[in-house]
Amino acid sequence: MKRISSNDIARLAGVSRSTVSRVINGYSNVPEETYNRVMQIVREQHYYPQLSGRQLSGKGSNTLGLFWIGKPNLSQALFSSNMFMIVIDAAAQRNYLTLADIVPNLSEERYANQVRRVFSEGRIDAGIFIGANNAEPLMEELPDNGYIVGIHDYYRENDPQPLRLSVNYDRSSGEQIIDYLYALGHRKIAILSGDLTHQSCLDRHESFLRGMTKHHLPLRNQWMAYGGYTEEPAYLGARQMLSACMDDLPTAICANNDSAAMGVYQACGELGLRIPEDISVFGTDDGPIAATASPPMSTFVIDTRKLFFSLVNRVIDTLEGKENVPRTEFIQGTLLPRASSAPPREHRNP
Amino acid sequence: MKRISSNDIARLAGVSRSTVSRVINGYSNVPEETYNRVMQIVREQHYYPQLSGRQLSGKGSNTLGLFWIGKPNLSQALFSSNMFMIVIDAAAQRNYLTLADIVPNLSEERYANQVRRVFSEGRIDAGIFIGANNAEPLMEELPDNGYIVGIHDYYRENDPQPLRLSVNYDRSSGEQIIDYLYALGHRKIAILSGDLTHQSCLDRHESFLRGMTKHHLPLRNQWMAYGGYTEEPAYLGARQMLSACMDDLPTAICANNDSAAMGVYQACGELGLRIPEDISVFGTDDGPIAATASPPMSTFVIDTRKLFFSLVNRVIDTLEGKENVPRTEFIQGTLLPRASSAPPREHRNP
DNA sequence: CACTATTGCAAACACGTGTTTATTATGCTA
DNA sequence: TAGCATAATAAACACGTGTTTGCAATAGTG
Repeated sequence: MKRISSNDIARLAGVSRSTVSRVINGYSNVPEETYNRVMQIVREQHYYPQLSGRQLSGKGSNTLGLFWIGKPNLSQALFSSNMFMIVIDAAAQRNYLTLADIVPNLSEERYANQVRRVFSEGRIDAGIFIGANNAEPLMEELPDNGYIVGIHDYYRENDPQPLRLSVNYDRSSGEQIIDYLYALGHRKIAILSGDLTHQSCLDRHESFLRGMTKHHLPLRNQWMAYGGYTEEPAYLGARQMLSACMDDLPTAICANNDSAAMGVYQACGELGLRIPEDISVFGTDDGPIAATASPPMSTFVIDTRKLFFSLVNRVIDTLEGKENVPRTEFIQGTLLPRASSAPPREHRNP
Repeated sequence: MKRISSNDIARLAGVSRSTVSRVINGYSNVPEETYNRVMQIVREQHYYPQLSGRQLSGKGSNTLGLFWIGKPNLSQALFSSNMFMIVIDAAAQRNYLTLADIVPNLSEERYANQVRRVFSEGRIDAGIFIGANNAEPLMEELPDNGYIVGIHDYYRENDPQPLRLSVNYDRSSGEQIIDYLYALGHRKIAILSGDLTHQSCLDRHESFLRGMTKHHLPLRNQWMAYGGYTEEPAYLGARQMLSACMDDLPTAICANNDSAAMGVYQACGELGLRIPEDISVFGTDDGPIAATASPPMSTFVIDTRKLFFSLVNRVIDTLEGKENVPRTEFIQGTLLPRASSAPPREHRNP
């Protein structure tokens, strides 16, 4: 399937190829009559300059790489759906296309090479990374080699590398949730932490702890557990934790995110604990499952759209040579109590 | 940021550029010693041939376009999440990358051009379309111009165009659902249809009608309504239909898909109809919301992964010149009753 | 030894584009 | 009218690759 080239247009218009190029790229020294004749043929033929040629002569690809680090499993996929759409949308609004790639991890050499290859082949001008671990050597190497990377959830204090940008989550989510639960009367609060090698999980965990400390609430080991960030491990973690302290149950449980909170729902269901009558449950993110959960889930809203638009726009700004682009941003969230949280039993009106 | 070229490799290895090319492309007439020397440098330098060069000299881009036709709104996005992941995954398993693009519609010229451009620029070797209407001129034009397209849900009887492939849904879903409901004792069944310009919506609707006819069940207008394929219009359609026949309610209601069924849930909730005690509800698809809905939703499982793997693989087969590639496939599904369906009141044991 | 077949590799070409340089045609001025 | 500035456009080059052609050196054969 032979594609149309600027030579064909030149022939049809009876001019030289360079004139076609000047018309397309809006040079001034081409008279209106010639411009119109060429332009009409360009439109008629649906001619668009071949990317390979453009790129070879020094232009970029106008493409952003979108790297999803992790298995393409369903629960995460569900959560990530919007992320994909939003990144594609954000890029499109700046006239960039998005090349999406799923990479199981970055520590195995072959997968790291998979990423290097996409950059080296010149397929993309910059890369957006979702789900990268916090200490990934590739996130050093790529910008050191001159590639611009935008990383979701990967904060680094005083980063000297100007080609590494990131976007991060509100670091006060935990405190705000604890404040709210404290105000409801909760004093015995359990915390299900995520995978602490991810920045946001660590931030959220520390924020919960700050909230607890602020209100002089006890940080008991039996009310702390690991829950990962998907439903399954959270379910296991919550069930184990709760069944180990049935004689002294917490009155509320805070999960690292909504999916994990769904795991808590399941564990509570199995142990006969009603939400919120027996125990309050809080998620974080306000992802697609929070509102339709039963009961509707109390959570902390993060505007994913705002988050990725910030990242994509700053990456493209950097790419296009804009100066003083902020390299890190924290996206503020808001507390959103729903029916899964209520005052603890002893505080409730009879 | 200067990228490495085969010239650099040639210089480092002390051979000519053409030798580097022969090494990389596995030509036979290069002695082992030279091969090893060159290969080592290629690996050390993380050299990958520039795509633009390769493409310019006649190779493909090894890239599939993934066109999402429709607004990037959330409810659809949720449903589409897996589709994106699955297509990317399927392509990756054949060593293809995926260029994703969101296109609001194909009837507006500027959006059609957006698609034409991606093809013309040589960014992709073939395109996968999700959400294209059933009579889209662009789906004629592209294959007529030599581009391979793989269309989700776009059946055409005896299609003469060899470059147009498609994958479609089980066309007996409605019959199977009606069979099941009939066996439970239901005789008054309502049907919420989707947007009939989409093949699957039409197929499902017709399949429901065949099922009804087969069992000599009445097809009453008051038990038919339009529900779109997202939650909102389905909610509106269901509420209007149900409140218009409160004196003679159907005992079951079948929706075009799970999201629409969620709209039915909502309408029933508002009208005080309990599911399944007062009315049984059926979705179709077994998407991510079906299992966690409350009550868990009866539905008809479509293996989305199988569906898109079939499409992607056949598109790539065609691309790579394989002969006699099946151009249309129907992916069989299975009935999955859950708690949202039960025998109608009069048939229930006391 | 003289000639040929084979091996190993370098040089040359094509691909499509953007840009720079050179060339022709046109209009103006002295 | 001769000379020159300018406008319009053509020719030339560079970019990185795969492949084809050609050339030298080596090995094999009579």
